[in-house]
Amino acid sequence: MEQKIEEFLTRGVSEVIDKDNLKKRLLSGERLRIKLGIDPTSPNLHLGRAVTLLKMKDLQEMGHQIVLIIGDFTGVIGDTSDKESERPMLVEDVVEENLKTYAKQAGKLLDMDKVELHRNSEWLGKLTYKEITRQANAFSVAEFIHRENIKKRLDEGTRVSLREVLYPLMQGYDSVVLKADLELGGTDQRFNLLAGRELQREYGQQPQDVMMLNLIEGTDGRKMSSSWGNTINLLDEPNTMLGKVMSMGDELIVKYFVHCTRVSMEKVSEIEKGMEKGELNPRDAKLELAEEITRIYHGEENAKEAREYFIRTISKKETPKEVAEFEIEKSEIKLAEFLVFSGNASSMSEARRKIEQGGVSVDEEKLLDPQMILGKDFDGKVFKIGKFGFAKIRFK
RNA sequence: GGGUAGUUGGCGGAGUGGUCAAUCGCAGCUGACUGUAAAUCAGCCGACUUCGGUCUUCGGGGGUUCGAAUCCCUCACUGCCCA
Repeated sequence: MEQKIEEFLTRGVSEVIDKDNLKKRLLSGERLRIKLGIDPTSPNLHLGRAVTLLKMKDLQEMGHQIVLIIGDFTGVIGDTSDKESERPMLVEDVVEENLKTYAKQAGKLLDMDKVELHRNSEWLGKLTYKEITRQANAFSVAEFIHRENIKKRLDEGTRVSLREVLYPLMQGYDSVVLKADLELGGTDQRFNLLAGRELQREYGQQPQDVMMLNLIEGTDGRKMSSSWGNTINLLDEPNTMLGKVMSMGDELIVKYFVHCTRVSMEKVSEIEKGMEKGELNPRDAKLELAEEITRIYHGEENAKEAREYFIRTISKKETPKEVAEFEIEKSEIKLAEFLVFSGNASSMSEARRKIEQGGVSVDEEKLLDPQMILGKDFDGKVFKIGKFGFAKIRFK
């Protein structure tokens, strides 16, 4: 048990405050209340969030109480950058919708029956100015503007709204209401997490411990973020999920093993050494990683299938067993039109480009003329389009 | 309240009367190569096209001009500085 806790306290962890206290409490057998806040602005949870969720899962398995907060209030207030936001009422609907999908996604890792679920509008919406002032008094302006990301923005001359300054108060007050013992979050959440401690003190509670987890890079090596479009989403289909993992740089393999799986640390360091010595092909390590990650969200069988699909179709460049069929109403169709029709090109221009660049082939033979007319003699043929597109044509 | 700068393609960011469908970087796409949907290299990267061209884009609207992302007016939004 002690060893397990030690791993829990270090694996993927950037910093714990206060570590000694947390360790003591975890060992004591006490049932802790673990808080995790989720911002409902985007409907998809990605693997970056899963780093934290996996930690929650560990805690849940150790018997602690998970308290999930949907930040619907903060969500409705909205992001300053989000100028075109719908009216609050509408946003509330969206939040409602997102909330459901969140529960579903979190359920892939957590036993939701045992999770306490809240929305922070339950209490934040009722706060009075008087109360907010009391909270705001717990912090100084200097503290705020010296936060790394705020300071950076101020230096760059980008706008920082007063509302943003209030954010940590809201998040911190959540901890007060829920009497959190431990809160988890990314390293970027440092200030907000610590605000919880500050406010709990202000309200006469024992301050929560705080665990900060490393942020992971997305498929392109930059920080994983919805706005970059480099995320691996928990709801991605098995083939997509496995493929996205395969498409990331080799240097992320170990980090992902550590943060996004629960493959034992011994095994992870074996893999790391194997790659360093050149005994283990990074491709194989990555494939194993990809399968493991896919397994977590889609189960053993789907993960295996996705792996096989990858090997067959991508590595060996074979045509997959099952190819989506597209039925043509007319007796013939232009090649470029077929690409658009089958969803393999978003416009005729793009279709032409793909064809002219040699991206389309049938029976190993490249088709280079976008104007080419496909007639009934192509009935049942499988087109390979680009790196991983396949489409079978059918005529009525 | 005063001053000042700005609003460009998915993002960042050039361009300041024609040669601008708009340099470049990122992301994306295609190909080559490869131990990988990694890396590297090359090309592409608004839409439509009978491949000759055509059409719609540079915050919104109006105007000047043979011609505007570039000049003028106006509206909207935003940054920064001073108070």
